[in-house]
Amino acid sequence: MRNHSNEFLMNSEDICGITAIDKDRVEKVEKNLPEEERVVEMAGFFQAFSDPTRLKIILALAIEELCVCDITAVAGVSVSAISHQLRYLRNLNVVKKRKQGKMVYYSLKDEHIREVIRTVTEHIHED
Amino acid sequence: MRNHSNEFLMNSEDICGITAIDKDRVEKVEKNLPEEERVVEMAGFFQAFSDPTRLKIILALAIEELCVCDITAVAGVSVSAISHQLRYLRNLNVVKKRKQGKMVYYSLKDEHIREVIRTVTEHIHED
DNA sequence: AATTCATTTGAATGATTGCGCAAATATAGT
DNA sequence: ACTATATTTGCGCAATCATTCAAATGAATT
Repeated sequence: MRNHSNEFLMNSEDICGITAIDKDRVEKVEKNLPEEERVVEMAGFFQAFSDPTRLKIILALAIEELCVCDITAVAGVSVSAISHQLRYLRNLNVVKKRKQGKMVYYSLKDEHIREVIRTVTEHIHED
Repeated sequence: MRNHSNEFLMNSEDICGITAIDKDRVEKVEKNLPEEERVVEMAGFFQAFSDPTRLKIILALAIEELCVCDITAVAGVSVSAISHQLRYLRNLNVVKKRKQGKMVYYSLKDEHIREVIRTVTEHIHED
C-alpha cells in the first residue's frame, strides 16, 4: 500500500510489499485494468452462468418464456432449487418475472445475455 | 426418466415425475437445449471468470503476457494463491504458460477469451 | 554443491454455495 | 371458508472453493 517510488531501475521493483519483475509492464497493465469494484461486478455477472442449473435456466429462457413449473421440468431439479436460483438470477438482473394468476413467468432481462451465450457457445464448439 | 408419452392433452403433463404446465413448450425447449454434458462444460468455462482474482488475472493477460510474479503484483494477492488459480485456468484451457529460465510467463490461450470479455464488458456498461 | 530466487504443490481451514425440507404466501376454484 | 395448486422463503447441511502456510521443485549464480 506504500512506496510506489519512481526509481531509475527498470526491473525488480517492490510494489506494495511484493516483488515485481518488470515494473513498466506491471504499471501499464494496472493502468488499463478496470477498477476493483468493476472487476467484482463483472465476476458476479459471470457467476450467474457458472452453475449448470442456472445456466440451463438461462439457456431455456433464451429460447422461450417459461413458468417456474416448466423451468423445473426442463432443468430436471426440484421446484425449490429452481426458485432459489431464480431469485439469484433476479437479483443479478439476468431474468425478469411476470405474474399471471397462480403462475409466474420468467424471461431474460435483455438481449446482451443472449449475446454472451452466443459468444461462449462458439468458443466452446471449436476446440 | 420415463414416460414421455405423447398424449392428447396440451397442458399439465407429468414429465419425469414433476408436473409440467405447458407440455408443448417444455418439449420445444428441451429439444433446442444443448445436452447435459455440454451445459456442464459451458458452466465450467464461465466459472473461470466468476471469481475476482481469476478474472483480474484474465483481464491482465488480455493486455499483456506476464510472469507469475508480475501477475501477483497486479492482482494484489499472494504468489501461492495466484499459482493455484493459474493451474485452475490452465486446466480449463484459458491460459497457457511459457517457461524462460527461472520464470514462467502466462498468456491467454486464444482470441475467444478476449471476445467474451469484450461482450460482457459492454453488457455491464449499459445499465 | 550450496545459495538464492521463481514457482508449484499438498494439506488445512474458513467461507461460500446449492439444494432439500418444511412452512409460508398467493391465487383460483368449490 | 375450505381446498388445491404454484411459487417463495428461511433454515440447515454437505459439498465446494479460495486462500494460507509450509514444504518441495526447478533453474540460475556463486
